[in-house]
Amino acid sequence: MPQGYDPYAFEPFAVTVDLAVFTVRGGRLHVLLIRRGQEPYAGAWALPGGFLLPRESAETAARRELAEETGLPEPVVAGLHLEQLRTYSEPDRDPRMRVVSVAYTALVPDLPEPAADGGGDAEHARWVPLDGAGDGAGHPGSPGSPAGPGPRGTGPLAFDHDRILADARERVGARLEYTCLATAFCAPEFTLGELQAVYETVWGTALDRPNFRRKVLATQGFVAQVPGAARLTGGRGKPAAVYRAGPATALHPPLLRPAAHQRAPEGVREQAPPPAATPTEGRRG
Amino acid sequence: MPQGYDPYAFEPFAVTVDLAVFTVRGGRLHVLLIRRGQEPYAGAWALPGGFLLPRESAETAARRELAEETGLPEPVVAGLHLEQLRTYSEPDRDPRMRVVSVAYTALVPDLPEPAADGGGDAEHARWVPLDGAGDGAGHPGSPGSPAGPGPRGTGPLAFDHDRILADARERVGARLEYTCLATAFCAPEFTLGELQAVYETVWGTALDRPNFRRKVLATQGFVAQVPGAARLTGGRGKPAAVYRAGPATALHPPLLRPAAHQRAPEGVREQAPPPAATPTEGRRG
DNA sequence: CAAATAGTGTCTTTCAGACATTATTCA
DNA sequence: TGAATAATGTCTGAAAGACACTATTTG
Repeated sequence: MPQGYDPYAFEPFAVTVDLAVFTVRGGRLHVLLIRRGQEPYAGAWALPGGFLLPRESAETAARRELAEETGLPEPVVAGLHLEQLRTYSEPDRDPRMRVVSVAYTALVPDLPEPAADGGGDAEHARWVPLDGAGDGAGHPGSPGSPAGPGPRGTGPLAFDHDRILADARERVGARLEYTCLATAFCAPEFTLGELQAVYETVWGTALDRPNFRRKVLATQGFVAQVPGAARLTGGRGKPAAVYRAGPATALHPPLLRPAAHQRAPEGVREQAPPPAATPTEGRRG
Repeated sequence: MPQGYDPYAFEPFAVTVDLAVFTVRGGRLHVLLIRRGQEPYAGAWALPGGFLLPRESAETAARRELAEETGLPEPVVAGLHLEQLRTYSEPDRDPRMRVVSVAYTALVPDLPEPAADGGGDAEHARWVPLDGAGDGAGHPGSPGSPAGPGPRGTGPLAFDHDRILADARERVGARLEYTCLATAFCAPEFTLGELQAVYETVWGTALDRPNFRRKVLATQGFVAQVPGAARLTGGRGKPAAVYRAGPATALHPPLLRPAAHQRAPEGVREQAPPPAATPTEGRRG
């Protein structure tokens, strides 16, 4: 806080927001990335973000950026889960000037495809899958990536975004343990199997279905069943009951990850087979 | 992140750090505050803090401020627990100009008295007790304070510091559940009774001693006994064994607060109405 | 001795993990 | 029918809460 100093005696800072936007899609955790068109880091992938406008708070700016990058209508974006992660302020994190960035984490359901994908501009947002490892335990169904830091096949991200992404990912995993916000990854109506898949995907571990059910249903206000509704999930099998997110926000007691979770000091990856050095998922070029 | 904009086309921001420094003293949680000497908020109490120097990260600045305000020697400050809380960036949080502040939480043992207390300058740091309430349950041994927001008898803090302090306090309580850092409130050597008192003071609830012991000792690496050492704590009674903090940082499984604790996940503000009292506590003017 | 504090033992309830079993749908 | 998925029930062991009891010190 200013207290007797002349603020203008100090170097001015640029203040930005960076967004780590996650979704669960096809049994993999994805993050929204943009391709940089200019130096520095031209051609590299980066987290979406941008400057604060003169009378904007960081949260307002983050939500504005989120709307721009996802192409979703304003009211939808207003309901998305957005949470401040932390602020990155190392002096040389941007080679051009002093930039302090407030990072946010957003959790969104599996959207069709970001609107930016259709455009042809240099900076368009794309969902990029993250490798299954990265949170300690091995993934049940999907192989990891041989790539170094960052998502599959993107190479290192621009600036310190690999670090931000790693922090965000760790945070998301931890938040699932103590809060109800796994539902933020789901559509408004979802089945317990889908909710369980969110946990399994983010944590990279398989969960026992009966026990998961028991735990979720025992937590008051976590989910509320939609009466009469049922959905056939895998083409076969018994249709699943449909639920909506309840009013609760915290999980008491928490739903802890199975294995004792040792925060790995970055760079812990697992073997695996995936080819593809460049992201091939979206249909545009 | 800057990506194709001209940074100088945007308004410059001032960037500061604010510190919520806590200690446990005499069965009460205390926070380090300074008295403001100038407008705005002249005469009001505020969290210590200051501007980032041109080539300083926020963490470096926070540690520098911490050293300045506590008057502790550099190597001691280097070992103190310091953790980023979050960033506050509302456009009008400082009436003079646009100031974005990165808030930090620090936990320190019961130091003799901040060096700044001896000085006669307008801004000197003081330990101010917080009222027993504020985290839900009632305090066991100490009476609550009639004051509204903020610490006892200080009146509302300057700027948005009441909000920052409330967020910091909530964070500290939560961190005790999932991490080992209750030891940060203790001297290098401490007894389990002292460690338990930290939990009881921060949470405002009484804990069962045998169960607390069992839990702490069962957590690998939380504490390590100092062989042969013993300390008489209350003038009477059996001398207590002496422990040091162990290498562990996380608590698996967590040590949860007894009462169901309603947590609001970030972004939920509660700004309370200020009852306006003038600071009457300390001995200085 | 009583008072005060530290430390141990044990009982009971609750809850998480494991897993067997039934139910419902499609091919 | 069998495969696939959802849902229920049950057993067991670990951990939490409650609390009785022992140990060691001062006055």
